[in-house]
Amino acid sequence: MAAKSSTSESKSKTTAKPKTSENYWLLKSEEAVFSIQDLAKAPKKTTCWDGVRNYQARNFLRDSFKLGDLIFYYHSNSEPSAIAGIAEVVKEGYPDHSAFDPDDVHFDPKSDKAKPTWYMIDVKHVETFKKPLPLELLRQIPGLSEMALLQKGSRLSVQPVTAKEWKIITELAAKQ
DNA sequence: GCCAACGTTGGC
DNA sequence: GCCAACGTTGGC
Repeated sequence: MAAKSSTSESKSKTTAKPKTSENYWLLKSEEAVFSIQDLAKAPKKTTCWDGVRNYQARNFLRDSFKLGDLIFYYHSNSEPSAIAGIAEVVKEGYPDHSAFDPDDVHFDPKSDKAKPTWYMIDVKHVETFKKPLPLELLRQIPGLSEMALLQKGSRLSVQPVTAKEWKIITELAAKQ
């Protein structure tokens, strides 16, 4: 995904929610646009993930991201492109207001406030890896050959990650 | 509903 | 900056 702009609106509630299942995800952001360092510096270390304008990604954000789900924060279009750390879901899918703002780069005149086309979530910084894990490194790990991020032509900015992939990558990050 | 044209993503 | 891969749009 590309341009993040605004900061969070979420009221952080610290009530522990029972977790039925924990999902894992990967979100892409261009390092130059909104990096994991930017997220760590944001108020409450939280931002709303606005600007996603792809239906498949929208469906994930609206329907499948659950409180407490963990997210790999991926720097796309970067030197090098890499998984830079971890964030978590602190607010589940809600309408993306940037679609209603004519001055926003992500304005979408076709999105109706009564029936919004686009959704976003709030994410909070959890951890910045000491060393980011570049694509080139990830490609060398046999257990990751099926990972969505590594598939040819994969452009989706919101991707599910399997528990197995999550384990491999977090262990790799711990070793760095 | 097909598909060409166009726009975007993102690795290299 | 190039360009392959993909998504969207709109004419028919």
